[in-house]
Amino acid sequence: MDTKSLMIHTATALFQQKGYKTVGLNEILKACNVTKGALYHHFPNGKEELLIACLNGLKETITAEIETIIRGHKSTKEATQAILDKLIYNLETEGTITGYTFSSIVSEMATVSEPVRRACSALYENIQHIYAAKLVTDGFSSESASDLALMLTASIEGAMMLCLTQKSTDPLKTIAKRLPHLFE
Amino acid sequence: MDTKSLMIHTATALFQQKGYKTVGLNEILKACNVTKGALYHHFPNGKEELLIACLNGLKETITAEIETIIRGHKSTKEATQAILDKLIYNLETEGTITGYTFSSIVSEMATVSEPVRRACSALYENIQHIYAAKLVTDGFSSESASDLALMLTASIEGAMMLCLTQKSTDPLKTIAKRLPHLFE
DNA sequence: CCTAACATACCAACCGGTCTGTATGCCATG
DNA sequence: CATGGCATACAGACCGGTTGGTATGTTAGG
Repeated sequence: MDTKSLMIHTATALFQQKGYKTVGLNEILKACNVTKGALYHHFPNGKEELLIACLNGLKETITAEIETIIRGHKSTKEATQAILDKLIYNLETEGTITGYTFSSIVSEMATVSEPVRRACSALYENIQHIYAAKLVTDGFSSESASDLALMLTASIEGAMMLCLTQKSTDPLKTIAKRLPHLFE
Repeated sequence: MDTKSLMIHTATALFQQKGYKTVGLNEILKACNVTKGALYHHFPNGKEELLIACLNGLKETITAEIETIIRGHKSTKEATQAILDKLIYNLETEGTITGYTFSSIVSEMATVSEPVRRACSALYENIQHIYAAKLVTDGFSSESASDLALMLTASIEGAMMLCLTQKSTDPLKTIAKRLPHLFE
């Protein structure tokens, strides 16, 4: 992998796990064996530019993954279960957040940096758009489809946060039990 | 107000708005016109001890507020609407998070500090317990009551995060439209 | 030989935390 | 009732370490 992608890849993981401020440049640099010169060569505006690059990268990844899962199931209901299963699996094996969530970044940066806020917003919008599209093919009106899509993202993201505090995957499992009722 | 309470009060607001790492001790100190000596007199273990004091204070406040709202409405359905209304009102008037949410702290600290994680966990547990109790009086079984309580906290917390990224109260409003369906 | 891609030494600013100093109030004793 | 002693509640200078960021040097490929 080229240096730039390597940096984005490593930084993304660290940011998701520990948040933006908590992770120092030196920590990122050491983790991927790259020097400061290289970082500032590829990201002249430093740490925040790297973060935005991470968020954009995340957008590609998440969009792709969710889309393939969704395409592989006949209705949003089944697809949601599959997505939650994957989230739970990731959390149980890796022990940290790896997947479709980046709450740590949102909550500490949204009020502080406008460019970062916009990048996060675009990401969420994307996810909701995918859900909404599938819900429309399920037969929902476009209005209730986008409402439900928001409801989905919100509860998943919230459950993720509860999992973090409880050090358990139970919240996601509970959500998995209750979300299907939304589609009836 | 005495110095200690003043510090907790000020720090709570700052932590909720900007997160833990983002807010420096000097910023807090300046905001409430208190010196470092005073801080380390009341909180010998420094910043993290202050944060935990904030979370415990938040627990009292949130518990009390939610409980009075819940007591003032006949079912969980109505109470939830009232709570969301208040959340929306706060967000619109203050422009920042003030209320029942502390996602910023959770997501950046849960994986880093065990005492902080426990404090956050206790807080969420408390909230869910209040919801669940009301749901039981509504006629739900204790199992589905606690499931629904989790669902409530998760989706509200998630919607809050979406509000933050969108700089809008729409996500909370959408949630308000959809949550009632859960109770049927 | 020139430019992209680094490497490395360095920097000021800031961080959380500690240190010593001091004003003030209480309280027991002579 | 004055006084010494001691604890509480600060104030503010100071500290080492780390932060993000920069400036300059080196190297390899076209």
